[in-house]
Amino acid sequence: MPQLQENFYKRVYQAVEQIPKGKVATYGQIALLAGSPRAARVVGYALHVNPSPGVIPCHRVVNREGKMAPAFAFGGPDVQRQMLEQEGVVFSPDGTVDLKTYLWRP
DNA sequence: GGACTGACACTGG
DNA sequence: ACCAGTGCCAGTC
Repeated sequence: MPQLQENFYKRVYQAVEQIPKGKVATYGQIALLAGSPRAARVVGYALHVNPSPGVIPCHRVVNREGKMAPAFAFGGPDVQRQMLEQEGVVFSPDGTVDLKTYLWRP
């Protein structure tokens, strides 16, 4: 389909918005939904430029291990943990999300 | 149009 | 189990 990469960022945002409350998705998952299974980096960048912090739940996006990004930027990893727990996500003692239970599967 | 950058993913030591 | 290096893709200079 036309102009896929031009809408790639938008696709990423759309995919992230589709993540249901109480679930999380990995960058690779979002990249796959966006149309590029290897563009996990681009997904991260897309969220970095996050134009709508109140619409895009970037805190529901974690890396492949269920860990949060090392350079998380809306207050710190602690804030992200609180937000996810507030949505019903339980964190492991390691500070990671249990993908086995909370990974969003479209 | 070419090169550098970057919120990842995967493999090897 | 952890750290380092490499590869991929789209964006920006």
